Amino acid sequence: MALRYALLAALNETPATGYELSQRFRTRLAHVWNASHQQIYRELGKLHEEGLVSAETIPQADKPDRKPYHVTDTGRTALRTWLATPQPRPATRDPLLVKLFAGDCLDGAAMAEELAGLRQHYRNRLRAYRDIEATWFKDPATLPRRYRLQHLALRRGILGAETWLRWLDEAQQAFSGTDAD
Amino acid sequence: MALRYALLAALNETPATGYELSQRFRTRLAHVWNASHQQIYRELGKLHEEGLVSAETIPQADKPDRKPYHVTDTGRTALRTWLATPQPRPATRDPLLVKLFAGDCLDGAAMAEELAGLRQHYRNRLRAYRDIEATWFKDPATLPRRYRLQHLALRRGILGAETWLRWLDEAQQAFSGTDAD
DNA sequence: TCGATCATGTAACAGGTTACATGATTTT
DNA sequence: AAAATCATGTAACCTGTTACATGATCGA
Repeated sequence: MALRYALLAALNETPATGYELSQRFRTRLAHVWNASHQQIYRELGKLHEEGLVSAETIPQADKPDRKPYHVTDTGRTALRTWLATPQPRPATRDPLLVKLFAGDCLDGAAMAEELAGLRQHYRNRLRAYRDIEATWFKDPATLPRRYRLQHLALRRGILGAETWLRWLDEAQQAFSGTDAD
Repeated sequence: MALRYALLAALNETPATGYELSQRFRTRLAHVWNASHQQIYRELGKLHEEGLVSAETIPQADKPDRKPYHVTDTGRTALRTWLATPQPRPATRDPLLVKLFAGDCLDGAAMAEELAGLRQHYRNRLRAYRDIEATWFKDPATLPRRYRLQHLALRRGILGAETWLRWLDEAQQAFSGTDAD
């Protein structure tokens, strides 16, 4: 359900083609919602059928046609309605934690390697987020509301990554050395 | 993919019926992996077909039959193989953060209420986790490996909930007062 | 010339949710 | 007497993933 509203929100910010949207999801929205281009095109099709977005096909000489979408009034209303409805928290589903429940079947050395990879992963994310924060949200208090809200989402990404790193400090200690006991 | 290994891990710990498994997923595994009873029965069926688990039906006088499953050797091997394979991080998909991206369409008062609910939610979780920690993992260093690993998963739940509460401190400030600007 | 990126899709499948079904036992 | 919990499922649907398809342009 939420994908369609993520699309509406993104298009409400700026009209865009499917391709441009899929880029935004990969970059600016990566810490918010993930979606592949296939999913995006499919959902855009449905939104179009239902009249929540509309599109003009702009033919281009010697280039494939552009097909930018924008939100209709109906779409904006639907978005507002959804926004006002409290959403349940997403379910927790983490394969890494499943592994920790496997107990004696778990090989310590393999797990130690995986945790090292994880640390790298979250270190990279954290650096990327902090870069964005430093360049775009320098002085949050003076920002217009829109950007303050986006900053809040970014903050969530930052705190999340920091917490994973702190957890890794605990976890790697448990897997360090000779995997004793 | 991971659900089947969560089931194998749970059954490897202790054999159980579908019903008992769905209870464990709701309680002890809630911070690790969520699964409904429908999903569990379906997956158990597949695992049985593929010979990774086996079951005896135990008829009971004046009660519905019990059908406890346990992991076979094939199952245990499959579990070990999966455990040794690094898993990609799950994609981020949070409707709450989507809302923050909707910018000017977002109603501040409604959001403030939702955030208040969230705070309650994570406060409850945190208390529950800490209770479990205090009663079952009093002295982690002396615990056998199995339980140290489960403790690590619980720690992840605790740190996660604490972080949400800290984020809420930042977020609620932004939505407090008269939703100005 | 080869691979990457631009640009838009279709099709099949796997995983997860919602709704429905049934019947006994225990608690309020 | 009604509601919750025990206990086991089926069916339809929605969402997300993987694989495939096509063709142009641009930089190494």
